[in-house]
Amino acid sequence: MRSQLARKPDKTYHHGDLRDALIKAALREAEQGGAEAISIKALAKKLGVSQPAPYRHFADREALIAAITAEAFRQFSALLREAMAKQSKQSKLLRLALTTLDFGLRRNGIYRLMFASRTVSCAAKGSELHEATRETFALVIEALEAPAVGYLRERQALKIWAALHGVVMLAEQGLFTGEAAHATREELVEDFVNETKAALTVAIRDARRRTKAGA
Amino acid sequence: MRSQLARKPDKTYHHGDLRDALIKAALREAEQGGAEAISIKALAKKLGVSQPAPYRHFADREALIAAITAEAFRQFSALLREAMAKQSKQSKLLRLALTTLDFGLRRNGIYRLMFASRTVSCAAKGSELHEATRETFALVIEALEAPAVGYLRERQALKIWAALHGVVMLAEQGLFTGEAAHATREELVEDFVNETKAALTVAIRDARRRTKAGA
DNA sequence: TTCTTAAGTTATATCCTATTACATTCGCGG
DNA sequence: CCGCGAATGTAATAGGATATAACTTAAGAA
Repeated sequence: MRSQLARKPDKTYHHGDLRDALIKAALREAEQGGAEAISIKALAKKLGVSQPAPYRHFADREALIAAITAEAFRQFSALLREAMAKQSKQSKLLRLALTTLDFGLRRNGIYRLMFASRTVSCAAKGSELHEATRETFALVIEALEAPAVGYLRERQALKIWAALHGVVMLAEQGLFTGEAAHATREELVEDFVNETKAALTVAIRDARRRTKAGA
Repeated sequence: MRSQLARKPDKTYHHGDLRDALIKAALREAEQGGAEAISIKALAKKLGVSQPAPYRHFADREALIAAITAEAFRQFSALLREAMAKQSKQSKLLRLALTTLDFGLRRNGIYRLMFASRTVSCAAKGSELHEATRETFALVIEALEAPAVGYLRERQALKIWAALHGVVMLAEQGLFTGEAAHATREELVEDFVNETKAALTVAIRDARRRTKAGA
């Protein structure tokens, strides 16, 4: 009944690493069904501990959800970093974009937890979650591979980031399937990426021109 | 205790219009907290009926949520139509865009129900909900005020629609607040709208040129 | 008027969260 | 090596939510 990976033989009173096991198991549950799919009781049973045991590690259900959301952000960030580090003909930005799309669709339950839940929008200003969203956004800025000229980068990062999330959302709604599929998800993502690059190039050139003229 | 708008004096055994009252009340509950904020039991109490009474009108909680989501789509569509019909200096597309942004932020719980929930992404192909998303999308195409040339309109509609949803999402995440607010939500929306118009104009002109050349 | 049926009620089963009080193990200082 | 405190787990239980079953009331048609 106990986790196959449990450190102790089998009949230990203490689980060994219940907190971590809970997060992993809860993430698996949330993968498809989102937060609603997470049941403390069911998780405890699956991990072979008594039903109230999880409460030793998380104050309540919300706390567990917050923890797995934070973990999800770590995994997502790692994926993005990996994609950006990889050598490829594609630009960093495109790799980041396609990775985001893939993550958003393949792990949609978790994706919703991260980007479309009350948990994250209600996160306090300095909280772990709030910081995680900022860090992820910093990766987007990095992927632009553009110099900092005013807030041009930040603005373009906001735009491409918004567009990507929107594509995931519409894809999940089924607006790209059936007879109404007038474009693929990947096509739109590439469009947005190309427009972002073009806009950045133009904007930065103009900004420099103005600076020179003013000097 | 009963609804102030109940048809019958006060002590009627039958509520009069429980189904409708449930939908209205549930929508109010979901306004902020989304689907999780909806409790059949609490609604029944608030409307002055017994706890199982709602089950006469909805098979289960999911059915009630589906019903209020459909109602939300109707309200949203009405808002969009109203905004588009209104005389204004702004373009139809911009009015639709700003109305969407406003709705997405002010009624975010309902917005999530409509665009970021499992309920809608799991809706069957011919279901009321699925149709509602299509109808709403048709309004976006209409707002473009562009002739049908191939699938150019549809493609641009997908792009602006995705972008708008993304802006709502990021706004809700707090990416436009605090010291990191390098652009306002409305600015980005206007940007996207202008880019859409420009792209449409160019694409349609080019398509016609090609047609002429081919003829 | 009666009879059918829609709509509401009470009672109850089941599931889940969460708390309280108690038990076991780990690890560390003496 | 012992023993003690902190961490971690268990059993028992309260409370709230969904959902079903069996019974009751009211409204409208035959």
